[in-house]
Amino acid sequence: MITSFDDSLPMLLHRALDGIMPDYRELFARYKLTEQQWRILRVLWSSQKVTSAELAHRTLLPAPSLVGIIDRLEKKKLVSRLRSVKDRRVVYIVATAEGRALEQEVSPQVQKIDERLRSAVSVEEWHSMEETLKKFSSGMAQRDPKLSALAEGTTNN
Amino acid sequence: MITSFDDSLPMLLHRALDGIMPDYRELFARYKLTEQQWRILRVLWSSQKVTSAELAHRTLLPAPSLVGIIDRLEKKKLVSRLRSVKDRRVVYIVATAEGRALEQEVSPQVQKIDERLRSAVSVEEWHSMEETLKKFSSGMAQRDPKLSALAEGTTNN
DNA sequence: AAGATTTAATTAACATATTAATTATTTTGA
DNA sequence: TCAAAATAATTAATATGTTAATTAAATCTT
Repeated sequence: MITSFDDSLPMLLHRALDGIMPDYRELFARYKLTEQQWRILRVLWSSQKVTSAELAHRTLLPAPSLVGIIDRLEKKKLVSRLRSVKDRRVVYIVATAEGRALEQEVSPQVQKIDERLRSAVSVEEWHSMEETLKKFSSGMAQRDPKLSALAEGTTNN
Repeated sequence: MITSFDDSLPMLLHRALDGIMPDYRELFARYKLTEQQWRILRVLWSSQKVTSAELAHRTLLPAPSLVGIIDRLEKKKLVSRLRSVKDRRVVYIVATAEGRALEQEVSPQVQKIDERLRSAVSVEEWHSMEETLKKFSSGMAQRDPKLSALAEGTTNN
Protein backbone atom coordinates (compact mmCIF):
# COMPACT_ATOMS: atom_id res chain seq x y z
CA MET A 1 0.00 0.00 0.00
CA ILE A 2 1.41 3.37 -1.03
CA THR A 3 1.18 5.84 1.85
CA SER A 4 2.07 8.85 -0.25
CA PHE A 5 3.62 11.86 1.37
CA ASP A 6 0.68 14.07 0.44
CA ASP A 7 -1.77 11.74 2.17
CA SER A 8 0.29 11.17 5.31
CA LEU A 9 -1.42 12.18 8.50
CA PRO A 10 0.93 15.08 9.26
CA MET A 11 0.30 16.62 5.85
CA LEU A 12 -3.47 16.08 6.07
CA LEU A 13 -3.53 17.81 9.43
CA HIS A 14 -1.30 20.68 8.36
CA ARG A 15 -3.33 21.23 5.22
CA ALA A 16 -6.50 21.45 7.27
CA LEU A 17 -4.89 23.93 9.66
CA ASP A 18 -3.69 26.02 6.73
CA GLY A 19 -7.24 25.97 5.45
CA ILE A 20 -8.96 27.15 8.60
CA MET A 21 -6.49 29.30 10.53
CA PRO A 22 -6.46 32.37 8.27
CA ASP A 23 -10.10 33.01 9.20
CA TYR A 24 -9.26 33.02 12.89
CA ARG A 25 -6.06 35.02 12.44
CA GLU A 26 -7.82 37.77 10.58
CA LEU A 27 -10.12 38.16 13.57
CA PHE A 28 -7.33 38.06 16.15
CA ALA A 29 -5.29 40.58 14.17
CA ARG A 30 -8.11 43.09 14.49
CA TYR A 31 -7.51 42.94 18.25
CA LYS A 32 -3.72 42.86 18.00
CA LEU A 33 -3.72 39.30 19.30
CA THR A 34 -1.91 36.23 18.08
CA GLU A 35 -3.54 32.83 17.98
CA GLN A 36 -1.48 31.74 20.99
CA GLN A 37 -2.30 34.84 23.01
CA TRP A 38 -5.97 34.21 22.33
CA ARG A 39 -5.75 30.62 23.57
CA ILE A 40 -4.41 31.86 26.87
CA LEU A 41 -7.10 34.48 27.32
CA ARG A 42 -9.68 31.88 26.38
CA VAL A 43 -8.50 29.37 28.97
CA LEU A 44 -8.19 32.05 31.65
CA TRP A 45 -11.83 32.87 31.09
CA SER A 46 -13.09 29.46 32.12
CA SER A 47 -10.58 29.11 34.95
CA GLN A 48 -9.82 32.14 37.05
CA LYS A 49 -6.37 31.10 38.14
CA VAL A 50 -4.11 28.56 36.47
CA THR A 51 -0.55 27.44 36.98
CA SER A 52 1.89 27.76 34.13
CA ALA A 53 2.05 23.98 33.73
CA GLU A 54 -1.73 23.64 33.65
CA LEU A 55 -1.95 26.48 31.16
CA ALA A 56 0.58 24.81 28.90
CA HIS A 57 -1.47 21.63 29.01
CA ARG A 58 -4.79 23.28 28.29
CA THR A 59 -3.57 25.58 25.53
CA LEU A 60 -1.29 22.97 23.96
CA LEU A 61 1.47 25.55 24.06
CA PRO A 62 4.97 24.44 25.07
CA ALA A 63 5.96 25.70 28.49
CA PRO A 64 9.04 27.56 27.24
CA SER A 65 6.91 29.40 24.69
CA LEU A 66 4.44 30.34 27.40
CA VAL A 67 7.06 32.39 29.18
CA GLY A 68 7.44 34.86 26.34
CA ILE A 69 3.77 34.90 25.39
CA ILE A 70 2.76 35.69 28.95
CA ASP A 71 5.47 38.34 29.16
CA ARG A 72 3.86 40.07 26.19
CA LEU A 73 0.33 39.67 27.55
CA GLU A 74 1.53 41.12 30.83
CA LYS A 75 3.05 44.07 29.01
CA LYS A 76 -0.38 44.66 27.46
CA LYS A 77 -1.98 44.49 30.93
CA LEU A 78 -4.17 41.58 29.84
CA VAL A 79 -2.86 39.04 32.37
CA SER A 80 -0.64 39.00 35.43
CA ARG A 81 1.54 36.52 37.26
CA LEU A 82 0.99 35.61 40.90
CA ARG A 83 3.62 33.69 42.82
CA SER A 84 2.04 30.98 44.97
CA VAL A 85 2.62 31.32 48.70
CA LYS A 86 2.07 27.65 49.51
CA ASP A 87 4.59 26.47 46.92
CA ARG A 88 6.90 29.21 45.84
CA ARG A 89 7.95 27.40 42.68
CA VAL A 90 4.43 27.73 41.30
CA VAL A 91 3.24 30.72 39.28
CA TYR A 92 -0.44 31.43 38.81
CA ILE A 93 -1.57 33.27 35.70
CA VAL A 94 -4.75 35.33 35.94
CA ALA A 95 -6.53 37.59 33.49
CA THR A 96 -6.90 41.26 34.39
CA ALA A 97 -10.28 42.97 34.13
CA GLU A 98 -9.11 44.33 30.82
CA GLY A 99 -8.11 40.83 29.72
CA ARG A 100 -11.49 39.41 30.66
CA ALA A 101 -13.26 42.23 28.85
CA LEU A 102 -11.28 41.60 25.69
CA GLU A 103 -11.98 37.89 25.93
CA GLN A 104 -15.71 38.60 26.14
CA GLU A 105 -15.58 40.85 23.11
CA VAL A 106 -13.65 38.42 20.93
CA SER A 107 -15.22 35.19 22.12
CA PRO A 108 -18.54 35.37 20.27
CA GLN A 109 -16.73 36.12 17.03
CA VAL A 110 -14.48 33.13 17.53
CA GLN A 111 -17.51 30.99 18.20
CA LYS A 112 -19.05 32.23 15.00
CA ILE A 113 -16.08 30.89 13.05
CA ASP A 114 -16.13 27.67 15.08
CA GLU A 115 -19.76 27.17 14.16
CA ARG A 116 -19.27 28.00 10.50
CA LEU A 117 -16.63 25.29 10.28
CA ARG A 118 -18.72 22.92 12.32
CA SER A 119 -21.71 23.35 10.06
CA ALA A 120 -19.71 22.77 6.90
CA VAL A 121 -20.27 19.04 7.43
CA SER A 122 -23.05 16.95 8.92
CA VAL A 123 -23.28 16.25 12.64
CA GLU A 124 -22.40 12.61 12.03
CA GLU A 125 -19.43 13.43 9.84
CA TRP A 126 -18.09 15.91 12.38
CA HIS A 127 -18.51 13.47 15.21
CA SER A 128 -16.77 10.75 13.25
CA MET A 129 -13.82 13.01 12.48
CA GLU A 130 -13.59 14.09 16.10
CA GLU A 131 -13.53 10.52 17.35
CA THR A 132 -10.89 9.48 14.85
CA LEU A 133 -8.69 12.47 15.57
CA LYS A 134 -8.90 11.72 19.27
CA LYS A 135 -7.40 8.31 18.64
CA PHE A 136 -4.23 10.00 17.45
CA SER A 137 -4.26 12.71 20.04
CA SER A 138 -2.07 13.53 23.00
CA GLY A 139 -3.39 13.66 26.53
CA MET A 140 -6.52 11.63 25.93
CA ALA A 141 -8.01 10.17 29.09
CA GLN A 142 -9.22 7.45 26.73
CA ARG A 143 -6.18 5.17 26.57
CA ASP A 144 -5.32 5.53 22.89
CA PRO A 145 -5.46 2.45 20.66
CA LYS A 146 -2.82 4.19 18.59
CA LEU A 147 -0.25 3.45 21.27
CA SER A 148 -0.74 -0.27 20.95
CA ALA A 149 -0.54 0.04 17.19
CA LEU A 150 2.63 2.05 17.61
CA ALA A 151 4.13 -0.29 20.17
CA GLU A 152 3.83 -3.36 18.00
CA GLY A 153 2.27 -4.03 14.65
CA THR A 154 -1.34 -4.29 15.77
CA THR A 155 -3.45 -3.82 12.69
CA ASN A 156 -7.07 -2.83 12.32
CA ASN A 157 -8.48 -3.23 8.82
CA MET B 1 -24.93 24.56 20.75
CA ILE B 2 -21.81 24.87 22.85
CA THR B 3 -18.72 24.73 20.69
CA SER B 4 -16.29 24.43 23.54
CA PHE B 5 -12.75 25.59 23.11
CA ASP B 6 -11.36 22.10 23.67
CA ASP B 7 -13.48 20.69 20.87
CA SER B 8 -12.85 23.46 18.38
CA LEU B 9 -11.30 22.32 15.13
CA PRO B 10 -7.97 24.07 15.70
CA MET B 11 -7.54 22.39 19.07
CA LEU B 12 -8.58 18.98 17.72
CA LEU B 13 -6.04 19.29 14.94
CA HIS B 14 -3.24 20.53 17.19
CA ARG B 15 -3.88 17.79 19.71
CA ALA B 16 -3.62 15.18 16.97
CA LEU B 17 -0.37 16.70 15.71
CA ASP B 18 1.00 16.73 19.25
CA GLY B 19 0.06 13.08 19.49
CA ILE B 20 1.76 11.90 16.33
CA MET B 21 4.70 14.18 15.68
CA PRO B 22 7.01 13.03 18.48
CA ASP B 23 7.30 9.64 16.78
CA TYR B 24 8.45 11.25 13.55
CA ARG B 25 10.70 13.76 15.27
CA GLU B 26 12.55 11.08 17.18
CA LEU B 27 13.36 9.47 13.84
CA PHE B 28 14.41 12.71 12.17
CA ALA B 29 16.57 13.65 15.12
CA ARG B 30 18.61 10.50 14.61
CA TYR B 31 19.59 11.95 11.23
CA LYS B 32 20.03 15.51 12.47
CA LEU B 33 17.01 16.57 10.46
CA THR B 34 14.03 18.69 11.40
CA GLU B 35 10.53 17.86 10.27
CA GLN B 36 10.64 20.72 7.79
CA GLN B 37 14.01 19.73 6.39
CA TRP B 38 12.64 16.23 5.86
CA ARG B 39 9.61 17.49 3.98
CA ILE B 40 11.88 19.25 1.52
CA LEU B 41 14.09 16.20 0.96
CA ARG B 42 10.96 14.12 0.55
CA VAL B 43 9.47 16.36 -2.12
CA LEU B 44 12.78 16.65 -3.94
CA TRP B 45 12.85 12.89 -4.22
CA SER B 46 9.70 12.68 -6.29
CA SER B 47 10.51 15.77 -8.34
CA GLN B 48 14.10 16.29 -9.42
CA LYS B 49 13.95 20.04 -9.76
CA VAL B 50 11.42 22.39 -8.15
CA THR B 51 11.07 26.12 -7.92
CA SER B 52 10.99 27.73 -4.52
CA ALA B 53 7.31 28.63 -4.94
CA GLU B 54 6.36 25.09 -5.95
CA LEU B 55 8.35 23.70 -3.05
CA ALA B 56 6.54 25.97 -0.62
CA HIS B 57 3.24 24.76 -1.98
CA ARG B 58 4.08 21.07 -1.84
CA THR B 59 5.70 21.10 1.59
CA LEU B 60 3.14 23.51 3.09
CA LEU B 61 6.07 25.58 4.31
CA PRO B 62 5.82 29.36 4.06
CA ALA B 63 8.12 30.80 1.42
CA PRO B 64 10.00 33.04 3.86
CA SER B 65 10.72 30.02 6.08
CA LEU B 66 11.97 28.08 3.08
CA VAL B 67 14.80 30.53 2.58
CA GLY B 68 16.43 29.71 5.91
CA ILE B 69 15.65 26.00 5.79
CA ILE B 70 17.20 25.66 2.36
CA ASP B 71 20.20 27.71 3.50
CA ARG B 72 20.79 25.15 6.23
CA LEU B 73 20.23 22.18 3.93
CA GLU B 74 22.70 23.74 1.49
CA LYS B 75 25.23 24.13 4.29
CA LYS B 76 24.83 20.39 4.94
CA LYS B 77 25.37 19.68 1.22
CA LEU B 78 21.98 17.99 1.00
CA VAL B 79 20.44 20.36 -1.58
CA SER B 80 21.59 23.15 -3.87
CA ARG B 81 20.08 26.18 -5.55
CA LEU B 82 20.14 26.65 -9.32
CA ARG B 83 19.26 29.99 -10.82
CA SER B 84 17.04 29.57 -13.89
CA VAL B 85 18.50 30.87 -17.14
CA LYS B 86 15.15 31.35 -18.88
CA ASP B 87 13.71 33.42 -16.05
CA ARG B 88 16.38 34.76 -13.80
CA ARG B 89 13.94 35.44 -10.96
CA VAL B 90 13.33 31.74 -10.54
CA VAL B 91 15.41 29.50 -8.30
CA TYR B 92 15.37 25.75 -8.69
CA ILE B 93 16.08 23.58 -5.68
CA VAL B 94 17.62 20.17 -6.29
CA ALA B 95 18.82 17.43 -3.96
CA THR B 96 22.48 16.48 -4.07
CA ALA B 97 23.51 12.84 -4.38
CA GLU B 98 24.07 12.92 -0.64
CA GLY B 99 20.61 14.39 -0.12
CA ARG B 100 18.98 11.71 -2.24
CA ALA B 101 20.90 9.00 -0.42
CA LEU B 102 19.75 10.32 2.94
CA GLU B 103 16.18 10.52 1.70
CA GLN B 104 16.33 6.88 0.65
CA GLU B 105 17.67 5.83 4.01
CA VAL B 106 15.07 7.70 6.04
CA SER B 107 12.07 7.19 3.78
CA PRO B 108 11.24 3.58 4.65
CA GLN B 109 11.35 4.41 8.34
CA VAL B 110 8.99 7.32 7.82
CA GLN B 111 6.68 5.06 5.88
CA LYS B 112 6.74 2.62 8.74
CA ILE B 113 5.40 5.28 11.06
CA ASP B 114 2.89 6.40 8.43
CA GLU B 115 1.61 2.88 8.19
CA ARG B 116 1.46 2.32 11.92
CA LEU B 117 -0.75 5.36 12.24
CA ARG B 118 -2.77 4.37 9.23
CA SER B 119 -3.44 0.93 10.64
CA ALA B 120 -4.53 2.24 14.03
CA VAL B 121 -8.02 2.66 12.55
CA SER B 122 -10.03 0.80 9.93
CA VAL B 123 -9.73 1.57 6.25
CA GLU B 124 -13.21 3.08 6.24
CA GLU B 125 -12.55 5.23 9.28
CA TRP B 126 -9.32 6.53 7.80
CA HIS B 127 -10.94 7.29 4.49
CA SER B 128 -13.78 9.11 6.20
CA MET B 129 -11.38 11.23 8.23
CA GLU B 130 -9.33 12.02 5.15
CA GLU B 131 -12.37 13.15 3.19
CA THR B 132 -13.62 15.33 6.01
CA LEU B 133 -10.25 16.92 6.60
CA LYS B 134 -9.98 17.72 2.92
CA LYS B 135 -13.16 19.73 3.14
CA PHE B 136 -11.39 22.11 5.49
CA SER B 137 -8.11 22.08 3.66
CA SER B 138 -6.19 24.62 1.65
CA GLY B 139 -5.34 24.13 -1.96
CA MET B 140 -7.91 21.43 -2.70
CA ALA B 141 -8.65 20.97 -6.38
CA GLN B 142 -12.04 19.87 -5.09
CA ARG B 143 -13.81 23.22 -4.70
CA ASP B 144 -14.31 23.21 -0.94
CA PRO B 145 -17.86 23.27 0.44
CA LYS B 146 -16.33 24.96 3.45
CA LEU B 147 -15.92 28.13 1.46
CA SER B 148 -19.62 28.44 0.84
CA ALA B 149 -20.31 27.74 4.49
CA LEU B 150 -17.77 30.38 5.38
CA ALA B 151 -19.02 32.89 2.87
CA GLU B 152 -22.57 32.83 4.19
CA GLY B 153 -24.36 30.77 6.77
CA THR B 154 -24.95 27.68 4.68
CA THR B 155 -25.66 24.87 7.09
CA ASN B 156 -25.37 21.12 6.64
CA ASN B 157 -26.91 19.07 9.45
C1' DA C 1 10.87 51.17 -26.29
C1' DA C 2 10.00 53.46 -21.67
C1' DG C 3 7.23 53.41 -17.68
C1' DA C 4 3.82 51.02 -14.94
C1' DT C 5 2.50 46.58 -13.27
C1' DT C 6 3.32 41.96 -11.98
C1' DT C 7 5.96 38.12 -10.32
C1' DA C 8 9.68 35.15 -7.70
C1' DA C 9 12.51 35.20 -4.20
C1' DT C 10 14.33 37.26 -0.43
C1' DT C 11 14.86 40.35 3.69
C1' DA C 12 13.18 42.39 7.95
C1' DA C 13 10.99 42.38 12.33
C1' DC C 14 8.79 40.10 15.50
C1' DA C 15 6.47 35.85 17.66
C1' DT C 16 6.53 31.10 18.56
C1' DA C 17 8.48 26.06 18.60
C1' DT C 18 11.91 22.65 20.07
C1' DT C 19 15.24 20.58 22.99
C1' DA C 20 18.52 20.86 26.59
C1' DA C 21 20.17 23.07 30.57
C1' DT C 22 19.48 25.89 34.67
C1' DT C 23 17.47 27.88 38.89
C1' DA C 24 14.75 27.84 42.83
C1' DT C 25 12.05 25.25 45.72
C1' DT C 26 9.97 21.20 47.56
C1' DT C 27 9.78 16.37 48.63
C1' DT C 28 12.09 11.84 49.71
C1' DG C 29 14.50 8.61 52.01
C1' DA C 30 18.35 7.00 54.70
C1' DT D 1 17.81 16.29 59.72
C1' DC D 2 20.36 16.36 55.52
C1' DA D 3 21.78 15.09 51.07
C1' DA D 4 19.60 13.22 46.92
C1' DA D 5 15.87 13.16 43.88
C1' DA D 6 11.92 15.41 42.00
C1' DT D 7 9.27 19.39 40.47
C1' DA D 8 7.86 24.22 38.41
C1' DA D 9 9.28 27.68 35.95
C1' DT D 10 12.58 29.79 33.39
C1' DT D 11 16.72 30.56 30.34
C1' DA D 12 19.54 29.45 26.35
C1' DA D 13 20.35 28.28 21.66
C1' DT D 14 18.65 27.31 17.46
C1' DA D 15 14.91 26.67 13.98
C1' DT D 16 10.64 27.95 12.13
C1' DG D 17 6.15 30.81 11.52
C1' DT D 18 3.81 35.22 10.24
C1' DT D 19 3.17 39.51 7.95
C1' DA D 20 4.91 43.37 5.50
C1' DA D 21 8.39 45.34 2.75
C1' DT D 22 12.05 44.95 -0.59
C1' DT D 23 14.79 43.57 -4.67
C1' DA D 24 15.43 41.96 -9.16
C1' DA D 25 13.64 40.49 -13.25
C1' DA D 26 9.90 39.75 -16.47
C1' DT D 27 5.54 41.27 -18.64
C1' DC D 28 2.18 44.54 -20.07
C1' DT D 29 0.56 48.90 -21.93
C1' DT D 30 0.45 52.46 -24.72
